[in-house]
Amino acid sequence: MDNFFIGEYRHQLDDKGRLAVPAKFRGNLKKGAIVTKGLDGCLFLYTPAEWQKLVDKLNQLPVSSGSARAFSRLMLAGAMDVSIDSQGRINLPDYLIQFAGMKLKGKTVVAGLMNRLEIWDENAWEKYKKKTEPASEKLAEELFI
Amino acid sequence: MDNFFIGEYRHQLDDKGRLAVPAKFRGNLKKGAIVTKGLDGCLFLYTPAEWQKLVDKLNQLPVSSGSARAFSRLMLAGAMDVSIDSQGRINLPDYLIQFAGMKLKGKTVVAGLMNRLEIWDENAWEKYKKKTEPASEKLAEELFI
DNA sequence: AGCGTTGTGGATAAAAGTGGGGAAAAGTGG
DNA sequence: CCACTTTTCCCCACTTTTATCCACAACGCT
Repeated sequence: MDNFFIGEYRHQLDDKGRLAVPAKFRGNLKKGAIVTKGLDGCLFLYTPAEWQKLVDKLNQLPVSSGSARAFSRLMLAGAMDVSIDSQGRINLPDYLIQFAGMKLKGKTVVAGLMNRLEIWDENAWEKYKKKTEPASEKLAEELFI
Repeated sequence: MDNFFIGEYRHQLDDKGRLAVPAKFRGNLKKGAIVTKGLDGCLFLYTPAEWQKLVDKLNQLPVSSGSARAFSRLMLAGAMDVSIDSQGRINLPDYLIQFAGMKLKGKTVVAGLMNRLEIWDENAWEKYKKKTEPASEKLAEELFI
């Protein structure tokens, strides 16, 4: 019942596009969730409250500019609100499955990053880790952690 | 039902110019809707209330400005009010179908962008995304701080 | 070991999307 | 003004997709 998400979980996407949400996180998502296109090829999942914060930021962008429209289309049209079924799963639409390079019946990684969950294709996740983890010491220095 | 639109849906325009509205959005459109020529080659669809807001803005533009007149003509003369039939479809007039480069019996994309829906020819949508998504992701990095 | 929880798969019922026919309305020409 | 053609609208029927429910295997805990 914590107020934030941490940890890494591995689950399988079934042939109907359903994905089990780790049981630990379900308490925070009873009111549903919003999944959208994330960065580095993964999906972001937010609670309704966190999503609203993001939308507020979007609304501050100038509507007249072409790049702002493009960005809104990525974030808003890319989003989908999902609900958790009686077995604790969410149903991902095809276009998000494709965006994240996931496959039906394929393995996925669900990762908690405090105010959001990330959903990755397992291969993409491993690849990303391999690429970035060796450099983590250097990254830490840059970020003054 | 929520009073905003998000998500991406694919539907087919039939040979009578009819287009299914995603079921999720119908609740907000029981009082009808206004479809008009949009930007970047798509159509905009508004609820009556949102349309009124837009008209108010357009009325505040100076009549003396040529570009303001041109934009008003695009949005106002291009507009058509539509209603949802018992099967949840709207009927698009020919001139809007042509404007958006759609074909009868062709695939279309309906995208939710909070206060409006956008209607795209599928090919045009894919092309647009391909062109703009990389740049949009850079913008996203700045916003996700 | 027994029990409850979690993750996964599948069957069945309900809803959504699509296509088409016919009545009503609108448009056209004598 | 009337007859005819064309278009639009409304309703019904079919197919596909989605949602809901149920079953079971794997796991961990006491």
